[in-house]
Amino acid sequence: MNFGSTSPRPVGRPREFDMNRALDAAIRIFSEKGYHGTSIAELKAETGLTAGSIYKAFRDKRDVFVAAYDRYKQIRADLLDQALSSASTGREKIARVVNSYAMSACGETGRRGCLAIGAAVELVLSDAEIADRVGEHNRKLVTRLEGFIRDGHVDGSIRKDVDPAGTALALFSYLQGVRIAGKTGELENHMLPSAEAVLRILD
Amino acid sequence: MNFGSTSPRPVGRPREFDMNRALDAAIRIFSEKGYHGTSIAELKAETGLTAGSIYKAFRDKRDVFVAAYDRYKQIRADLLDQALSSASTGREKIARVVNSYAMSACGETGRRGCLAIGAAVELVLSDAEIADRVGEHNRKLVTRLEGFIRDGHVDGSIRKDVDPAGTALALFSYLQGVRIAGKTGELENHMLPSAEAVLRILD
DNA sequence: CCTATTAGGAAACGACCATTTCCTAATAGG
DNA sequence: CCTATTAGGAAATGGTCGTTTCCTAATAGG
Repeated sequence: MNFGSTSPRPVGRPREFDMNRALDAAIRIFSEKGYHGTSIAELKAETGLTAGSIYKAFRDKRDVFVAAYDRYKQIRADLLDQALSSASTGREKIARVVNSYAMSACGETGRRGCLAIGAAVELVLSDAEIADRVGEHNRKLVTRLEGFIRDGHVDGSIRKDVDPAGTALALFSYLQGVRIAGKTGELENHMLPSAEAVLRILD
Repeated sequence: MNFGSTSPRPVGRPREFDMNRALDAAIRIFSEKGYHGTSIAELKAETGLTAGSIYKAFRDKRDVFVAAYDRYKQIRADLLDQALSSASTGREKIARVVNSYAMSACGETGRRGCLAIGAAVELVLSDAEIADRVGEHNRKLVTRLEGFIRDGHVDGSIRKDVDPAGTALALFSYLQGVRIAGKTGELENHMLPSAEAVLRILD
């Protein structure tokens, strides 16, 4: 028995590939092609794995997607926390979030798009578990934005008559939408001005 | 020869199904399942057509999608024009657009999602022609919003220091994003307040 | 060194995919 | 009434899909 020790060594032949690298590859290909648009063959090509390795590590294609999705959310959350680290007022926090998303909507990252949005668009109606995941993450972000607004109410950086719930969802919608705007790239020059503009919501 | 007459009768056996009804069905199934997630079998079931009829009327699955997309855009444009018909000031026009999208993000329509957003997310990177279509439509809407802002500058309903380009893209992003928020349905109660809130951009 | 266990990898598998074929039905023109 | 033309529809087609099988390789424990 393993009495609480943190599994000092796994049994059997050790895994040769780096799981996070593989998931990063999966994030890339799923983001670009979508879930249904990505074949196992493409997954093999992008990750460098063989079917054997993939199906030893994951139950099925959906399981690969869920793992990639979870890692994606974690990476994005880390990025957001980093952007937020030096913000003090509620208004500043929201400005950081908004600018972070607007910048993610530019360049290659913008063109590739957001894996979470792809999951929402493609899978929410057909996969209840993924729908729960997406819904929970959305709710969390909205709640966080709402908290920042209330912070602003307290620290005086946001007017008291700004409705937290409605404004939080408005900001959330902007964040999602700017990633869609970034898919085509044509509007790229106006991304940062749009981030500037949307902050007027708080005035 | 047909000297400019508006094709008084087509040659051969007449089509038995209603093209617009069929495209409405295609819009439904493509919106729900996405392009790659929808099989011809599902298309047959939803439209009531057989493979023969489909492939007589369309070159391939992609061609069905493009036709459905075009009809979808036209339907949505009509709906928007209707919402705009009784608006006078620039601010009012924007309010109508924003509310129209927020309402579309609710209920079954909201859950089903926007076909244009689905196309953007799923196909823009892999299909240049669809990318052009989506990009052009996006640009058109942004330009229209920008025009409404300038209208507001003229009629006094929108402050002159509201930047038309940046604000137009911010509003456009909100419109797209609110449709994504509508996919999960949990945030439905706050859709209309969010529309109210985003209009603060214009103050 | 032997056994148990897990990973890597090529080939094979059945299922389903988009599309085509081939036949029949319905219309118009002559 | 015959021919040309197009639509409807069932069945068949080849290809690709996700997944499994089966074998070998690498590790740990005894």
